[in-house]
Amino acid sequence: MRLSTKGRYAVTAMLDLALNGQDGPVTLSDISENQGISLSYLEQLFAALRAKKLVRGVRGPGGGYFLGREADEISIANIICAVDEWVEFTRCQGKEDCRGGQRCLTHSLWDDLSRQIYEFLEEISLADLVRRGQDSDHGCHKDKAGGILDDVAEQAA
Amino acid sequence: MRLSTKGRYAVTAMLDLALNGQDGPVTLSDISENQGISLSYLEQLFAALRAKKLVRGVRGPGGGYFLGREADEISIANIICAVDEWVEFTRCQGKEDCRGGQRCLTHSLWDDLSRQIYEFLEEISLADLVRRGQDSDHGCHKDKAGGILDDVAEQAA
DNA sequence: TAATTACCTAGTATTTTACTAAGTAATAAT
DNA sequence: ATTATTACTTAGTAAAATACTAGGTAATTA
Repeated sequence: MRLSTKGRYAVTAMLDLALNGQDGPVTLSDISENQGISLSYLEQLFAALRAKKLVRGVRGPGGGYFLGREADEISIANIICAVDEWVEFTRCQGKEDCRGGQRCLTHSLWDDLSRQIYEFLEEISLADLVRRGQDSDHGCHKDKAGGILDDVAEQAA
Repeated sequence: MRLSTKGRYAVTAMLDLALNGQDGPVTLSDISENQGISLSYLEQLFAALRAKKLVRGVRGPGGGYFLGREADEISIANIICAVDEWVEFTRCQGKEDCRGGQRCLTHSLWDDLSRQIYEFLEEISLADLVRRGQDSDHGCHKDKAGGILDDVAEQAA
């Protein structure tokens, strides 16, 4: 698993899309302005998201992007994996001395942990996040007192 | 939260340390050889780990590194945060138009999710991982059939 | 005194990140 | 038809992060 700022941009953009895409498509210009992400960078990200069918583009005036499927059918893991490639298997497949060595053990332990994180993020959908944003008052300039996503955590357990 | 290959190196090295540090300190040369990580890079990582008291160094011949505290008192989140800096609060603190805008909402949703991931990794200790490595047979060249960390997942829930 | 280790600093090649620039292709409105 | 608007594509690039090499100093043991 890999969780970079790039993944954050993607999740943020998808969130914006989920929040504003109810009545008509959302343009990348809008998201760019809303979220402070450069238009061209968004285009790169959305090329990857489109390849994984997470979004659907409509050309021409009045066009923009829709979610590729329902918000509760899109997991955070889906989004992050779409832009982060996720080709990180450092499994020693016979190429190094493995039996008796520590290397393979630690690698496979890491891989297990990594999969665990993945499964955690797989259980959290875009719809879950949107739902929290609707009625919670985690305002901008507040020292919020946590707990907004608590039931997401339970759900992911 | 940020989860890069750098964090993986750190977790891997700490795992090696936990596995081999039972009877005497472990040298960075050993870890370097075991895990295929360059010595100097390890020194960088361990400088950060040392600053957070996650490891303790002993100089001179026969020296090396110990864990800074018990393996079950060191969480994966501790390790990753030590090397990854974790200064990623894109909270819009009054500097941008926030009220009514979507920007702050998505940012705070991301922050909540991020904290959720952190709390997940905080519940998994180095000792948890080591324990799984002892009696499980997730061997090197096997198509392992998952489930090794399942109870870790429950525990973290 | 010599060997061994941690510990420190500087430099660097590679990759990733995030962006600019400059287009082409499709569609809606005029 | 023409124009405007949007998605879509490609190439290039500055800045940062990654992972490493090189060359030290400081502490400790034999």
